This record gives sequence, C-alpha cells and structure tokens, in this order.
Amino acid sequence: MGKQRKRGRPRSFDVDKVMNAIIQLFREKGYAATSLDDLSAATGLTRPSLYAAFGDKLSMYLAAIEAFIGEQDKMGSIALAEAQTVQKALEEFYKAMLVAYYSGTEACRGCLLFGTAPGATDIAEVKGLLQVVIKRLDDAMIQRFTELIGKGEPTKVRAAAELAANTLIGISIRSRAGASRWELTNLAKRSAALIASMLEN
Amino acid sequence: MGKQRKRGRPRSFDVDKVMNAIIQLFREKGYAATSLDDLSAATGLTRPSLYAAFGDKLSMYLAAIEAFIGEQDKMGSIALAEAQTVQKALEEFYKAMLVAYYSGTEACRGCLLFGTAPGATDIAEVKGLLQVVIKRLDDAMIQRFTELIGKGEPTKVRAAAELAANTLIGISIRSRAGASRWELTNLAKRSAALIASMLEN
DNA sequence: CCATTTATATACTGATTCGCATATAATATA
DNA sequence: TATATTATATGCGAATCAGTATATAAATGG
Repeated sequence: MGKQRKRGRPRSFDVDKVMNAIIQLFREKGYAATSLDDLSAATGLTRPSLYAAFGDKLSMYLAAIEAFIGEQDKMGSIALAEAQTVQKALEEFYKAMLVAYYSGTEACRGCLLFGTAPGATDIAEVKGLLQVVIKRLDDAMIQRFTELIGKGEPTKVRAAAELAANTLIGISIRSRAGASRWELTNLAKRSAALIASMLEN
Repeated sequence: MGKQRKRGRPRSFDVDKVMNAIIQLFREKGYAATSLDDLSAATGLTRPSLYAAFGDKLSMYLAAIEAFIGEQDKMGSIALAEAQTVQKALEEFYKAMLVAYYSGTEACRGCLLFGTAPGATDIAEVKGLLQVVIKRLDDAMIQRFTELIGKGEPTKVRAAAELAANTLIGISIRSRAGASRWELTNLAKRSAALIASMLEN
C-alpha cells in the first residue's frame, strides 16, 4: 500500500515545500496582509493550483498553523521529556522553540501562531486554535513539572507552569519585535533558572 | 492662552471620542484587516475628514497605539508606585491592565499593541514601537523591584522583571484567545505571588 | 487508441481597497 | 459685507483583492 500513482495528471510540485513557503509568508506578513498573489508568487504556483491543493485563504492559513505547531509540539515534547531537571527541561524546551523562531529570513521571526493569530482573532477558527494551543502548553508544563518534582503544592506548580508558558509567549513576541537570538537565549536561561528554583522549596 | 477658536470651519466631532472608536476597531480586527470604510462607518466621519484629522491609515494606527499605550503607561505607573511590596505592586499593576483589556465589547479584547502589532511587524514603525514598549516595560519592572527590595542580585532581579513583563504579554495574548477576566485575574495573582516570593530570598 | 481523471494556465469577474480632486459649507478676520 | 481659512460631502480612479470559469496538458484505465 505504498503510493500508487493516482489517476489524473500528477502534481508538479512538492506539497511540503510549498506549505513551508506558505508558512514563511504568513509568518512574515500575518494573515490579512498576505494576498493570494503574494502566495502565488512565493510558491511559484498559480492561484487555481493553490486552491485545488489547499482550499481558500483561511484554510491555507489554518493548515499552515497546524503544520508549524505540529512540528513545534514534537520538538518541544522531546526536549521536555529528555531533560531530567526542571531547569534543564525548560532550557532545552526554549532552545528548541528558538530554532524555529529564528529559521528563515530576518523578515519572518517568531511563532506563526503567537505572532500572527492574536491579530486575527476576529476569525473564530483562529481564536479557537490559539486557545487550544495555549491550554495544551499550560497542561504540558504542569504535567512535566509534577513528573520531575513529585507532587508539590498544586497551586505553586500551576503558577510556575503559567510562568513558563507565558515566557514562551513573551519570547515569541520579543523575537518579532527584533530581539536577537542570543538575547532571547539568555532570557530563556534566566527564566528557566528562576522558575526551577521556585519549585525546589 | 485658552482655546481661542481657530480660523476656519470648526470640527463637528470630538477628537478623543473618535480616536477611541479607532482604537476599538483596530483592537478588534488588527491593522491590515481594518479598512478605511470600516473606520469611516465606526466613527461616523467621511474618509476625507479622517485623513484631514489623522493622516493616512498607518498614521491612524500608530496614533491609536500611542494613545492606548499612553493611558496604559499612566495607569501602570500609578499602580506600581503606590503598592509597597512586590506582590501587591504586581497584583495592582495587572489589575489595572486588565481594566483596559476587558473594556469595550467582547469582540475587542486585550492590548492593542501586544495583540495586533506582532502581526504587523513587516511595517518598520510598528516593529520599532513594539520593541520600545517592551524595553520600557522591562526597565520599569527592574526599577520598581530594586526600589522595593533594595539591591539584590542584579541577574535575579532582571530575571524576575522579565518574568513579570512576559506575564503581562501572556495575559494580553490569552485575553485575545478568549480567556475570561476572572481567569486572568487569578493567573495574575498566582504569578505575582510566585515572582514576589522569588525575590525574598 | 480513446475515454476518464486530475493538474495547470489564462483570463475574467465583481467587489473592495486607499487615497485624492473637486465642490460646498461654516467659521474668523478685515 | 467681502475674503481668507478650515471642515465636510460627493464622487472619482487606478489598483488590488479573493475566487472561479474555461481551456489545455498530462497522466491512468480500458
């Protein structure tokens, strides 16, 4: 059950490569300011081809977010799971996120979701997606913290998890404001150390 | 030196009221998705009147940010200055911010700057303004913390200040994702308590 | 070789975009 | 009252927007 050729004319492009170009463009200009002509130019595909492959503009944006966040989730989960102290786990987690945030050109920085979705929350699907991802981030932090320190005060663990999650959001926004990778790497280290120290006593 | 009438035909509208309507609209839909027709409809002014009073669309957006942030800065400074412990100062600070974040209709929530500017950083002025405000926020936190606790470890104070600043950014984004005011008030209290406790030892 | 199926290319549509040109209205000054 | 000055109203215009209709190309199945 490999990939037996489908019936009609085959695609002349690589879907993943094109999706990556779409991600970069939305990441650079946000949802509303990105036109289908921009997307067409950046991908080398005509508008009808884009429609056939990804649907309308909103569908493309949502798909781009899913793809971007899916990759981030994967990398983040690995980083959190492998490290065996809270400090190290957070350090590695932020480091993994920063890899993506500083990929591509200087014009597109930060997280596609945290960077551009808050400016498009008038679209219900975007607002919902943002909410879901934040919730998942909070939960992931709470879960890993409790695994690593054993059951502490639940309120304290929750507060620390929220600080850790908000630190990621802050890093996203700061990267879009022009902060350097080095600067945010240091911020991440300071935050990781302080949050970890709070959970020790 | 009062307000002696100017020469020509007088304005038929209140500039502050109109600016407030502009703020609400940009806060709701972001920069790019807000059209001059939208602004015209929301303010009751014709496009030429808007242009005469506020310049082009970008100028209007930047002026709206300055007005919104100016008010936030004022309220935030008061809250930070009046409280005499780190925990109370942060609690009052976030509380003051949440007043503005949850003003207006349900459609427009959160901070005009943190909510919509990161999605418009392809415009240099917007990116610059975002950077400046974040820097000011960091500095304000560092300064007030050192005033309240006396000179502690500079790195620790800085880290705590960054956590406090990122907490505000996180609250902004969360409010746009649909979090309730009550929910974020509690998050703010938990964060304030934990950050304050870190500075005590 | 022909029919079917899928992808691409060209070109069009009707709506919306921002900004301005022109004309009119309302005020102060001379 | 006449003139200068500023604000508002109407409407234009060139560009861009998202989405699609039609025609052509490239593959498979029979």
